[in-house]
Amino acid sequence: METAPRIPAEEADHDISLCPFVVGAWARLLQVAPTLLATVEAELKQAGLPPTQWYDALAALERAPQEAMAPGEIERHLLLTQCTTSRLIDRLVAEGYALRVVNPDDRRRQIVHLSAAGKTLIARMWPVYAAAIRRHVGRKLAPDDAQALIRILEKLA
Amino acid sequence: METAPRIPAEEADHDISLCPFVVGAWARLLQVAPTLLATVEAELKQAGLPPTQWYDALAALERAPQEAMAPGEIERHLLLTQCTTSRLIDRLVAEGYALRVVNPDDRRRQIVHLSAAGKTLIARMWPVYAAAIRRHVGRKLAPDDAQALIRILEKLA
DNA sequence: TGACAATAGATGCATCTGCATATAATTCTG
DNA sequence: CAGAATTATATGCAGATGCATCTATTGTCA
Repeated sequence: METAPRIPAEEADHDISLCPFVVGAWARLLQVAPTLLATVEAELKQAGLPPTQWYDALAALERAPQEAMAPGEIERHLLLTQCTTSRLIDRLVAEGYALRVVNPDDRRRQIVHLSAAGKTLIARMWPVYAAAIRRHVGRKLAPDDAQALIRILEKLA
Repeated sequence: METAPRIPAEEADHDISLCPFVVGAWARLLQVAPTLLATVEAELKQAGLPPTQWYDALAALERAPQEAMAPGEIERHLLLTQCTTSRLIDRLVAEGYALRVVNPDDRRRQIVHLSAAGKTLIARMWPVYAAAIRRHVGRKLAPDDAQALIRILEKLA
């Protein structure tokens, strides 16, 4: 989480073009993002709510047509691996927040539907989640900063 | 990893002050940082090298006085939890990259020393690590962007 | 001094992840 | 149409993490 040591001697040999700002940006990015996430996750847990990943998945379902998506779509949408997605869906289904339905036309395929309980959960999570984002991001950034951050991060994506 | 849905109806009720840029910045941050990290980790693994965390820990040791630190210092330095740090040190010691020495004056305390093999590993990892950072960060950002990113991330820290 | 608090670190357990592979269903091909 | 290739999803296993707790050692204070 700290990376970017005071540039060691060998750096000059191998990476003349790696300027300190780049290393610094890398180090900060990898320090700040997980720290913020952990803070927000802790606030959700504190409120007796599941992790942000559950929210992300359920919210993606909510705004999909029919409030349903194929596992593969969820995977691409949340940028998860296939096996992580499969098991995330397992947990959502086990808790009753989503339903798996096998596509009768192609029985390899499934459609994951948001359940009523899932909609309720989203509604319960969002206020807590949003408050945490506001507290830990919104309050610390000027509006221009937030825009600039988005612009720069999009270059990195 | 996607977060920040198209703002659901209930948002207005609970979080009037949470502007879309803030939510967008949060979402991008949590999308981009892990993706970049995974990419860089993959390049290290590809080169037969251990994860960035090992580099971070060993590099921290390298520039500490005597090339040694207490576990608690490493923990604070890398922003890890106590148990994560303990087991990270286990692995480094098991591979011979570091040594645990019990402090004779207070046998609860240890000092973790960088070994010669550890120094070698740092030197082997840095070129690969730096090249990956340059490729995935340096090349994508204008110099001003990198500075701006640092400045904004520091506000969030 | 002797019991209790505090500190540094380790560890058992449950959970989560990735990797590789397995399973099941469908499509392609000769 | 049989057999191979492809696609969608699941799963066994190993490794890493957090949480809570445990052990060992030292400090405190009556």
